[in-house]
Amino acid sequence: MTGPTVTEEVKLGPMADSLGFLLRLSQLESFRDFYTGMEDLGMRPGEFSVLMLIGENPGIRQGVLARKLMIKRAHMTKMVQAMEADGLVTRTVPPEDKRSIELRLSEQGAARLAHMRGPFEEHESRNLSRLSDAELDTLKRLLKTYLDVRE
Amino acid sequence: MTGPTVTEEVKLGPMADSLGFLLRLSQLESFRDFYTGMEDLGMRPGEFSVLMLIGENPGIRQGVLARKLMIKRAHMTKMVQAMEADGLVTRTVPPEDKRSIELRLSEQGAARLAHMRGPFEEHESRNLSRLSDAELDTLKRLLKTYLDVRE
DNA sequence: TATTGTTATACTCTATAACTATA
DNA sequence: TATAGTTATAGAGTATAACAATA
Repeated sequence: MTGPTVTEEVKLGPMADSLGFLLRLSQLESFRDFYTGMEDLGMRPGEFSVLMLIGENPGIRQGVLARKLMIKRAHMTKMVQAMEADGLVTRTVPPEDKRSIELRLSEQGAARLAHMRGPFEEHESRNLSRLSDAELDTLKRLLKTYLDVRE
Repeated sequence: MTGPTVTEEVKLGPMADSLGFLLRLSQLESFRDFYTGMEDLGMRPGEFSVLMLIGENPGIRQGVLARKLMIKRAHMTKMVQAMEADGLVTRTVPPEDKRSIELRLSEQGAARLAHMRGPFEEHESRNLSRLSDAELDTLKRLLKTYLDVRE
């Protein structure tokens, strides 16, 4: 009975220095953390971020949200329609530009989000990584610079 | 003619400090860079990394590769079968463990990879970001620590 | 003419489970 | 019993293009 091979050494070669490669694996790892910490919330990271951003930006238009989250407009339509069907968000056409749609949290959506906020903050502050808290701060700062996100 | 709204300010709120959120957006951004720099290679980041790792680890087993790249085994089967059909990789069953499959680059696969290596290195060294080269190095180092990847 | 959101289509990827053959 | 890979299925996400309403 030898169990699974212990030496699962995989040489990464040039990939070990590829930013995209490292970001991809890190993102998958962090999403795994997300599910571990917030498993019973019944919401995936993408949906959660959409709901959070609507909460932070009442009246935000669909297209703006889609661009910010790098989600295709067509896909955003489906997501948001599903959220409306679930009673989490409202969609209103503003008179200034009847092509667009403004998004807001419904009372129910706000309540749902409030309920998730605690576990989320906990999840975020629980540093399960091999990084020190200082390193984690540096990492976030560098990512924000990379993304041109200002505080 | 007012063009698109200039003030597309979106408040990120707590999401701006979420590692997972920052990693997700950064990863999407970096993949966009990948496509910009290597558009005519006819290969996506995931496929490219699979081919690279097979090149770096001749005889690597499918499952090991799948675990390392955090790709589901079922999906890896399809990817690798497609690559075999394209004549890029060979799949052989080793006598020591007839359940497993060893992956190697075919001559054609090696040639294809050699052909992509130049553009890839160029793409990687071309720093289009707002990060200095030193910051980029730090970012990669921190991501490697996060992933427990050693040089 | 250009933009916003919508619909439709095709494809990729994920998640899961059942299956086979081997160990 | 457990593991490696396969197959099948359902659902999520992506990419693209065409469309209506509006600007």
